[in-house]
Amino acid sequence: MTQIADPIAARAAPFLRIRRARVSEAIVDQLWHLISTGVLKPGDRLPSERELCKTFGVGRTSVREALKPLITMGILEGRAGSGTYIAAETGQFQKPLEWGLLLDLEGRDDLVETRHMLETNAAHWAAMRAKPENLVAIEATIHGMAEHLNNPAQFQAFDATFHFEIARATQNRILYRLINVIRGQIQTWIAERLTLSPDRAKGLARTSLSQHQAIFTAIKTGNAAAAWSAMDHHIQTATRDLRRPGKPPKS
Amino acid sequence: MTQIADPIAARAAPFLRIRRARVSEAIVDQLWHLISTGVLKPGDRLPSERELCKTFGVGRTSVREALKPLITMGILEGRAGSGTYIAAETGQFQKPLEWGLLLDLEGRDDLVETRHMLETNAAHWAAMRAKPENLVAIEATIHGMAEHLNNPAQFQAFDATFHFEIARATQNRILYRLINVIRGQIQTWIAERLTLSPDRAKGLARTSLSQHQAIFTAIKTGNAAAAWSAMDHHIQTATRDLRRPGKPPKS
DNA sequence: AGATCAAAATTGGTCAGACCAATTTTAAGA
DNA sequence: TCTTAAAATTGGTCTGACCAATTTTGATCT
Repeated sequence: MTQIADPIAARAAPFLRIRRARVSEAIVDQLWHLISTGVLKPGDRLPSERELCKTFGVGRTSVREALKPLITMGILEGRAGSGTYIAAETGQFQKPLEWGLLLDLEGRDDLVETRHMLETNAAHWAAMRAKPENLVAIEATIHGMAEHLNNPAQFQAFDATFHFEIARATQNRILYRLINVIRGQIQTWIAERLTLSPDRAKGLARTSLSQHQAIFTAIKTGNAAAAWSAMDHHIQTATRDLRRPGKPPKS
Repeated sequence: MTQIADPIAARAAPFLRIRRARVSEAIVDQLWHLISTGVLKPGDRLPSERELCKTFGVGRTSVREALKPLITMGILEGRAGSGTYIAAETGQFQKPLEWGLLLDLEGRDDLVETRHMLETNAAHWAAMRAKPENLVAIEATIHGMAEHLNNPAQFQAFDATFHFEIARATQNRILYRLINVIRGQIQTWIAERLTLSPDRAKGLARTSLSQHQAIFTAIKTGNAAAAWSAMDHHIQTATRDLRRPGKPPKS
């Protein structure tokens, strides 16, 4: 009577994995289900741990061990003295993605290559599906870049936003999240590069700006193929600047 | 005397982030670092929890709360009576990816679209970079499919493996993991579909097999563009079968 | 000595109770 | 009514205990 019956085990499908239910795991499943189905929305407050204990009929340890992973991954947020809340959606999916994608990656080639795929496709879809507000947001970042050609840090911030806005314009949330996390990782190298050679940065910024403008024009006019090509060119250029000298680009 | 002195706070560096160190968080960081830098390799056994307590000078609760997220995400594996081990790499990054990608997704269009992008690109790169052993593995799954045209479950299993092997042949681990998780999700619908209309399944299987063969041929001959197209056609066909009747495919 | 098997020790999983610190709520006081 | 201090609530951590699975040990038998 200590263990919880596993509902999955009830399915009579043949050769089911013998899933011994760990208590905390069952709780995680329940919470995950409640969150993913939208019953619990961002900002909502969960019952206190001590209440959940009584609700589930388990010890506080088990409740905590169920909440802990969700907290660590940024899906929940624990505030001492206040309660546990569903985290705001603000890019809080970053951490689990980082853990899943970036763990145990020795090289950065995979990252660069994947980024190329994601961003070019994003441009393609953005051209087909960008809404007026998306276009406004993208254009704003271009103006931002133009006004900060001499300020690498500022320029880079607008640059990053430019790509995020394109990702958002695809209306594809998976793509958006993926670009977010991968670009976040690459951003580190970009920052390094600019810091190491601040002189070059200015020249690069001007080139970069014109490429961004080309991408935006293609998206604005709904020319998906052109958007793809423009982004392709941009990423290849940017990547070439990131790579160590002498390393030829792929493909 | 109950609390531990924070060694980080001892560093006299100026303006150090005021790290209100949550104990378990610090432990997670340490373990993460050890794992990601390869000091701890898959299969390795960590010291027992009670040992870690003494090592870190914290209570067992904190150690457990640090291990728990890593266990839940499949990075560690706890075996009662034996110890805690670094999980084998076998696609165990699935869960954090699922959590990051699939949480809060109401529709499946994003999933289908993203899958199309991932798989077509995978075919492209597989054609360029597949090693002999990759080709052998892929071909084996085709034989498997051919031998189980009348067994939907078996056929589908080989079908899935076919796509996984192509993903592996890209030599891009990020792509591999992404395809793993997204396909895993879509697989559910595929299974549903086949269960609902077992008669149709047989016809679909034959079509599917020939498409798979076309993809394999393109990859084997190193024809990246043809591989892309063949996969594109295959995914579009498969997707059309999944979609509700009347819904036209995208682009 | 080598194989067998049961007892003992080890280990992760869970429970229970306690204390701390941050926070919220409540109530008293001006 | 507003301020403020006390009380209650809540997440974070510690300690100690027990269970069940597993490993190790050691005695027994061949």
